[in-house]
Amino acid sequence: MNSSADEFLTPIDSAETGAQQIRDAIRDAIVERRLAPGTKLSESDVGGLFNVSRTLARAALQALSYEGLVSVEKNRGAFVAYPSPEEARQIFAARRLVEPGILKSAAERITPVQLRQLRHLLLEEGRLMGERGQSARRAEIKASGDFHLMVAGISGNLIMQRFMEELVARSSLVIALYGQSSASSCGHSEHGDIITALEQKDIDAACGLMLHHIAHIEADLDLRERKSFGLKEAFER
Amino acid sequence: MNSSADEFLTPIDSAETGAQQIRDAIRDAIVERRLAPGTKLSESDVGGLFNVSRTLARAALQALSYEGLVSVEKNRGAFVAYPSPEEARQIFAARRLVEPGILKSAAERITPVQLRQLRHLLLEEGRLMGERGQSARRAEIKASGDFHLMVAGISGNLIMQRFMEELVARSSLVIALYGQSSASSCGHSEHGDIITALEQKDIDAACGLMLHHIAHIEADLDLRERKSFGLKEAFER
DNA sequence: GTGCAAATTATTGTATACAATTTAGCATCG
DNA sequence: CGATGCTAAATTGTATACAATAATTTGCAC
Repeated sequence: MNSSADEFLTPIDSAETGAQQIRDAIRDAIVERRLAPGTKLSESDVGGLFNVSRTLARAALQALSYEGLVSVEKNRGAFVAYPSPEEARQIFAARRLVEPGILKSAAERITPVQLRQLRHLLLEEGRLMGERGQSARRAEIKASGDFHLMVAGISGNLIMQRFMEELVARSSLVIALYGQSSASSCGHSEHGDIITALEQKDIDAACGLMLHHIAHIEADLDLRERKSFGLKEAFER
Repeated sequence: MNSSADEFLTPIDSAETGAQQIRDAIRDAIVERRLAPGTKLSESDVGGLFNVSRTLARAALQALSYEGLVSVEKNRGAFVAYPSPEEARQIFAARRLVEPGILKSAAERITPVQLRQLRHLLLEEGRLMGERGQSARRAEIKASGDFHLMVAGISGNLIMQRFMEELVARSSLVIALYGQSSASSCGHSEHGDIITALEQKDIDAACGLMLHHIAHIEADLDLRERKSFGLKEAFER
């Protein structure tokens, strides 16, 4: 059909189906803490909010449930995931398990350009740390996760990258729930240390720093059981 | 209240929602090679096959796409995943990356009862290896995967367990596509060696054996490009 | 006969309608 | 006054109908 060579420069595969857009929007809202854990996500409400039918809303919620960000209960509805302390520990155990290996793969393939991109991300992260306010803190959490995601991307393994996306998103949820200090997501200097180790091709040091970094984040959590979920003060929309 | 199991030919009476049952059925069919990679899974056909509407069929296919067993292409349809050689390598790279860590966690928690269960599974696996025929070979592949899944289950980390389920399923697809000898899925003795190492609490040895085992499986693959069916898809990309 | 192009067909994308299940409120009874 | 059973509202589960998009076929011109 399109025998013209002008077409392939515009691979608009980002024309994703509606459900995927809604899924991304809700995921961002969850990760950025605009949606509190435990919030009920009624299909009708979601659909109405995005001006689509329940069909798409349902598909989006279903997708999010596969990522562990939403828990759907049969005949009961969908809720923003409310990870238990045990679940939180497992999420970070998973990260300790996979991130050193991912970092090792990344270190073996990283290019100078990618190192510069990492530095750039770090700079952005630092800038956000300087600012104050809710939105800055949210962006800070996001930037902190993006560092790990970029490392996963550099590793070149799409499967691990996807898995890390899930882990980082769920980590944000955990941090939102159990994080104590606003510094919980930072580890800013630790990110920098890891980059430095990468620049020096010191893979073992980088992996050690990564492990320490993850442990540091987890140590800043208060993983006591919270049983009284406060009513939806989350509806401050 | 659930004594209504008299629907003819429709055992759709379990706790799971219909879409989940269909998803499981198709997944089993894929993993057991009853559905060849690249097979088109039309929503109407799937729905008709299970006597449900397209809605449920679509949900099941969507779910399988999140597991990487089915690839749905916008406005084109769903197909049994046809992993490329590169994808296959990434799958096994991921397994090499995570399985030692999972095994380590499992070794630290394993109980005598669980060790016996592993031995039992091994026995079953060996019995299937002795038999001949397609169905035996299929069951053998499945049993081989079940060993790894049981280890993941023993590790106690639900997230890693879920991830391993995905990796094992996709591995079966890869083996079905690129496996050369019927021994590709075996590694039967290697499973036994790993169990022995576990019994002796020799974690490092067990991890080493696991790495070797995975490498062995991968080495038995013939990861050359196959463009046999790729009429449409060859032109697409 | 070959190549392009428009119409046709088939399949997916989305919305709406109906059924089943759960939750809540209320009335009744102990 | 409290507990219990029933009715009603709301929400999810599923099916069907319609719209949009891609594949196929057919027809026409060269």
